[in-house]
Amino acid sequence: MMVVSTSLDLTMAMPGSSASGTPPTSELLIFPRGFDINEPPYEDARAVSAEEDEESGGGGGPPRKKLRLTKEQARLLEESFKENHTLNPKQKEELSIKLNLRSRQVEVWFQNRRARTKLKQTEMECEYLKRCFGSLTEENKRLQREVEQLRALRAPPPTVVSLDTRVAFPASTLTMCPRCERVSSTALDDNGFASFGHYAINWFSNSFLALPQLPDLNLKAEDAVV
DNA sequence: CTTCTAATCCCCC
DNA sequence: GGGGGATTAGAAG
Repeated sequence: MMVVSTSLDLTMAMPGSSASGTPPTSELLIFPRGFDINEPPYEDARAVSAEEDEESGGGGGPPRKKLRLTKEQARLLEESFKENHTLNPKQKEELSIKLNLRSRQVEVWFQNRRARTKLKQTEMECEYLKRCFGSLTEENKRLQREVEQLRALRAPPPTVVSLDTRVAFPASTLTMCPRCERVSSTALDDNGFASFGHYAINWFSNSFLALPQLPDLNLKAEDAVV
């Protein structure tokens, strides 16, 4: 059935659509709800759907108005989409003729298909990143516990003994020579002391010296040697 | 001007 | 309520 149609590119906007698309009341009275003036210039895709879709029954009465594409149309569109996610104008035209749809419908179908594919991918990516975050958080906790355990092995902390006063105090307070204000090279003397000349660092245990440098995942300001 | 994306509407199941 | 066809605005080329 050929539909007598003008090629007016007008749309019967639905009530409640975006501001610019809200139609005057008269239009609502003239056209039934669901009417789209952008019908194909050839056969109505919806009528075609009703004819081709065997599930629609094909009984008596007027064919039910249907927005859905037919299974065959959807299948061919999917097939085409698999090959290419975008269409050039020629492909679009060919496909629209093949499917008996307006090229605009084909175009819109591809646009929506791309958008929804991307949405799905984004959702999957989001789930994946959530799982990564969870496992990395666990790993971080585990490593922090490990760091704490290794730090505990350091106790008592290394001390520095003043050769002048013989007073011992924590090494962390003495990374710099208070007299000459130079950082120690930690060269050990005969007694196993790192010497500033007048100060010596007592590196209590060989096991401490053997400790590898640990990555400090949560280095705090107070941990930093000033 | 054409085509695309993003946002949104809204019919239909 | 969700899927999916359609519209709109605005960006990009």
